[in-house]
Amino acid sequence: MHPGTASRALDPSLPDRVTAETKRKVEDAARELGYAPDPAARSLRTRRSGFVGVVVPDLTNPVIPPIVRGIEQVLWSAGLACLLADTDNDVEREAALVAELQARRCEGLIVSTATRHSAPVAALSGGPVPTVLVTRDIDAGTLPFVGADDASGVDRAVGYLTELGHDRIAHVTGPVELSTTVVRERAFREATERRVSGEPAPVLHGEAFTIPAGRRAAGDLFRRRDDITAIVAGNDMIALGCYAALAEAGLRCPDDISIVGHNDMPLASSLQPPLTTVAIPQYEIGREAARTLLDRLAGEASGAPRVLLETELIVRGSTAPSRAAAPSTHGLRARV
Amino acid sequence: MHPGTASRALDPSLPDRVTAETKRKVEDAARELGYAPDPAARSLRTRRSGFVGVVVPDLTNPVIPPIVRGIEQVLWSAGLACLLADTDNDVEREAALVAELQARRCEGLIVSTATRHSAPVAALSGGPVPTVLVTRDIDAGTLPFVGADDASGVDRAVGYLTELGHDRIAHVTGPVELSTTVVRERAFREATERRVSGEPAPVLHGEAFTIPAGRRAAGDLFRRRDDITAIVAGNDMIALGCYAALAEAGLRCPDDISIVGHNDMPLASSLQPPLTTVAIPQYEIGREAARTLLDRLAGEASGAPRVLLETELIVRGSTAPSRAAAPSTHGLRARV
DNA sequence: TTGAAAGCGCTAACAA
DNA sequence: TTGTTAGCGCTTTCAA
Repeated sequence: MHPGTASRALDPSLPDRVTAETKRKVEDAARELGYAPDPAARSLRTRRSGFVGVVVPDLTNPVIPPIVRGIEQVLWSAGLACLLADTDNDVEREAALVAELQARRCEGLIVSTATRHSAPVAALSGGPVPTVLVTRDIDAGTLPFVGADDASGVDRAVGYLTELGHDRIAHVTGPVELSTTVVRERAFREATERRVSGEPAPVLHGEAFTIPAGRRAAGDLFRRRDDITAIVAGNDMIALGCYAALAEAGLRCPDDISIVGHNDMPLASSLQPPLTTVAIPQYEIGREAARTLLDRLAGEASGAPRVLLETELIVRGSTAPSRAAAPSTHGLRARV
Repeated sequence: MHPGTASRALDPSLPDRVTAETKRKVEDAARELGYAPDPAARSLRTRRSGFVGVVVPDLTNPVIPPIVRGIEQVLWSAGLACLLADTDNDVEREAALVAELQARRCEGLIVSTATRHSAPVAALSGGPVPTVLVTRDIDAGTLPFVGADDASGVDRAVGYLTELGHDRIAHVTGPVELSTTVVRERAFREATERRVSGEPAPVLHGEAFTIPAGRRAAGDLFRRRDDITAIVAGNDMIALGCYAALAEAGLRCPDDISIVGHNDMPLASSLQPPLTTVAIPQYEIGREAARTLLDRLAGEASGAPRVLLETELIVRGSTAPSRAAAPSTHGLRARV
C-alpha cells in the first residue's frame, strides 16, 4: 500500500479516484490501525488550517452566548473548528487577540467588536483573512455585518408606547462607543420625531450596558424631568437600571412609567414586572454570521453587505396605558 | 542569514542561544517583512498543536460562560488557544466532538460533561490527551475534577434555614444524570438528617435544570405535602420554577415558604423576591481548571485530584423565619 | 488507476 | 555561536 493511494482513498472530496476495492481496503486498514490524518501535516501541505477565530467582547454578556452557539454549530457542521477569544471589551486586548488569531492562520474571523472605532478590526477589511462582524458594527462600514434590525424594533417600541397614549418618552442609551447604541438612538429620535409632537424627546447616555449605568442615567433623567411617562431602554440591563432608579424615586412601573427593553435576554420574563422588550434572534444571528463567512471562504461573495434579521416586540408587564392621557393625573405631576 | 539561526533567535523559550546582536537583527527583519512562523509547519515539527479543546454542555446555561472566560484567560496567557465545542447536553454529540478534538491533536481537554455516565468522557482517562473535568464530574472518578464545594454550600443553606426555625424542608433537585445533582442531594439528606428531627426530608427530582422542570417538581411537592416551609432548590433555575409553582398554589415566598437556590446566577438579585442562593466562584473555577490542565501538560501532576472551591451563602429576600415556629399559624396548614 | 517523488515551512541534531 | 541537513506526515504532480 502506498501513501499517495491511501491519501486519495481517504479524501471524500474527489470520489472515484481509486477503485472501490482499494478504497474499502484502505478504510478497513485505517479503522484497524486507528489511523487519522495529522492535521498539522495536512495543513502545511494544503495551506488550510481548518479553523476560524471567534472574537467576542464578553462571554458574560447574555446576548453573546446564543450567538456563539449559532456560529459554532454551523461552523462545526462545515468541518471548521472555532478558536474562541474574549476581549473583555478592551481594544488593546482585541488588537492582541486578532493578531494572535491571524498568526495562527485562521481561515476566517467572526468578530463582535469592542467598539465601533476599533482600528485593529477596521484594518481587517481588505486583508487576507475574510471577516464577518456580528451584532456590533464598526463606523467604517467596510466589513460584512450580520445583526438584528434594531431600528425597526425601536420604531415598533415607540409606536406601541404612543398607541398606549404616551407622549413624553425618553431614551436611556447604552455606551456611545457601540454601533448598537448609535443605531437605536437614531431610530428613537426618528420615531419620536415622527410620532410625537412637541419638543424633541430626551435622550440620556448610560456609560455601559449595565444595571448601575442605567440606574445613574435614569436617576439623572428623573431629576431633570418629572413629566416622562415612558422610557425606551438601550438594552435589558439598562432597563433593569431604570427599574432601580424608578424605585428610588418612589415611582412604580408600569403604573407611573412604562419601560421597554431590548434583546429579550434570559429571565426577562422573570423580572418584576416582566419586561416588555424588543427580542432579537440571537441564535439565528450567529448562524447567519457563520453562513456569511462560509460564503466568503468559498469565494462566492464580496463587498460589505449588511444582513439585518427581524426583531419582535414582546409585550409583557412593564408597559401600560399612559395615565397622562387623562390630563388631571398627568404622569409624575402627581408627585410634585 | 540562515533559517536555523533565525528560528533560534525567534524562540523565546531558550534565550541566549544567539548573540544579542543577531537576535536584534533577526527581529528587525521579521518585523519589516511581517514575518510570523507558520504554526502548521512548527506544529508538524514539534508535535505540539498549541491549543486545547474546551467542551461545554450548553453555553446558554448561565453557569458556563464565566467558567469558559476563566479557562480562556489563563490558557491564552500560557500561549494556548481554545477550541470551543458545545455538546448541547447530548451524549452522542459529546462523543463526536471529543473525537474530533482529539483528531485535531488538542494538547489537552477541559470538559464539562453532558452526563455523569458519559462513556466517551470516561474513556479519556489514561488516554494520550490530558483531561480535566470542570463543574460536572463523572461517576468513574478517574479524571481530575475542579468544581465548587457544593456539599458544604448545601449544608450551610440547610443550617441557615433551620436557624430560621424551618423544620419541614424539601429538596427539589436537578436532573439525576448530573454529578452536581447527586452531590447536592446527598449533602441535603445528610444535613437534614443531622439537623432536623423526624422523618426524612422529602426529595423531588426535576428532569432538567430549567424553570418548567422546577415548577413541575415543586407542583408535585405541594400536591403531596402541605406542611413544607422551606425548599432547597437544585439550582437557581429550579428555584425560579419553585417561585412559579408557589404562585400557582396561591402561596407566597418567603412569607409561606422560603427558597434557597444554587449558583447565584446573573440577575438572581433582580428577581422577585431577590433569591437567597449558594454562590459558586464560577470564574475562579474556570481559572483553576485551566491551571490544573497546565500542570498536567507540564508533566508536574498525575492522578485524579478533586479540587473543590469554596461556596458562599448569599442571603437575600427569598428566605425568612418560619411561621411554623408559632404552631397556630403553621405554614401551609393555614390554607387547608 | 496506482506508484514514485517532491516539497509545504519549520526546528532539532549535528558539524564546523 | 552559527551553518547545514534532515525530516515531521501529508498531498499532489508526474510518470508508469
